[in-house]
Amino acid sequence: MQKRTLETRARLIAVATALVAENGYGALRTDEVVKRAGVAKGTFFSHFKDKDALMDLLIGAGIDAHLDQLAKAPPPETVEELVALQAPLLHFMTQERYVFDVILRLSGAAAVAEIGAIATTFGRYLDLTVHWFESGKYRSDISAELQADGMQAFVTQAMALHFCALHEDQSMEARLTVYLRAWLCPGS
Amino acid sequence: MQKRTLETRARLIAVATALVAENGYGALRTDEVVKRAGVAKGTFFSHFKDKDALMDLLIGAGIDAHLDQLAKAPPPETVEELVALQAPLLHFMTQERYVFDVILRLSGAAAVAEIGAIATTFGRYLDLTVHWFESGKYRSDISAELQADGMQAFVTQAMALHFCALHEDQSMEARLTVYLRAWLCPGS
DNA sequence: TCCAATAATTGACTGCGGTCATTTAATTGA
DNA sequence: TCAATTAAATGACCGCAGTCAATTATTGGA
Repeated sequence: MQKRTLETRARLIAVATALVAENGYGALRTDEVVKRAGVAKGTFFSHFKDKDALMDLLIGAGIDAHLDQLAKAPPPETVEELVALQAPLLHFMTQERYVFDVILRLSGAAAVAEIGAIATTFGRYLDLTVHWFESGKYRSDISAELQADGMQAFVTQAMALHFCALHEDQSMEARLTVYLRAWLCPGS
Repeated sequence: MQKRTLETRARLIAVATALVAENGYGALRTDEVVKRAGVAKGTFFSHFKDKDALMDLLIGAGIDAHLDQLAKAPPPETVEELVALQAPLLHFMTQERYVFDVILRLSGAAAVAEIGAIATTFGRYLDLTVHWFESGKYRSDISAELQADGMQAFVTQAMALHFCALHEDQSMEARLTVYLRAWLCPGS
């Protein structure tokens, strides 16, 4: 790999980041990226398999930054803390419908070989939350892994309903709190 | 609305249905639909807002047919029955990655005014399953609505992981069974 | 230093979804 | 029956992601 490659790639990412900051993720056009970066269309696609691959990087970095915060904090001891701690991440992932769609599409890699940034962050997310449940503060009848897995299902559901006109009565946090209480503290 | 309108619309849907039968949902091209139907490109888009709107109809009809089966069956009394009963629907929704993506995108309407076929079926699905839980065979500490809502979250999670290379060890049914046991029969 | 061999870049081109001013057909009222 | 009005259909055109044969830059060996 040549130095030139890294420079071009870095420029493409820098330009894309700037454009996202200006107009959001959904408004990003590859044409605009290559124009500002001063390269040809084809160059973009020799650096990124497709537009999703670039989005994977950009959004993945955003998720990772939020996970850094989660990793710093002490394990949440109540459902309320659990929700409050994750709220910034949820808001990041639902800032635009387009962002949420990309995340859903890329959070599970179709092939082991093509695990991208977002899929990696989801693995990290799971590891992190498994750790929270290993303390045994929540359910003891099922494994920490299953508790974490289930939480992810409810987080996804809460985010999806956020974009649903029929469910605008409740906030994402309120909905998630109800879900997690039922999931993590059954019978109480 | 003229008779001609209904005929054209019916022909477009018939052609699309046939093309899907031949090559699957993801391979459908609007150009091919209009060519076979003998109409112009613009005609297609005066009948359907976009390609998704046609897919909404076709896939929504498929889901509805499966729900008809669910509605006929007696309420499942165990988690195993619950999973077995829903299995055909899950396989329909995951027959193609493209189909699953469309369903995720359209299962929640962005505005009340634009509730489509798939969003409607999801409402029906929820009503149907709420009914199952109203018998009180599962959890009594939370409402039937919440039980149904949670099941939908786990069903979605199980389907999503079906497309994930890292989770190919388990079948969708097996994964869902584990989830639902933990969700519907905690502590046992 | 020069010459392959390889890596990176180019931009015209394609595929496909979606638009819109214009044309054609159906409907209604006099 | 014949305008006038409204509804439907048309197809050239656009936006934008993604491709690929041709070109240019880099590198490593003689």
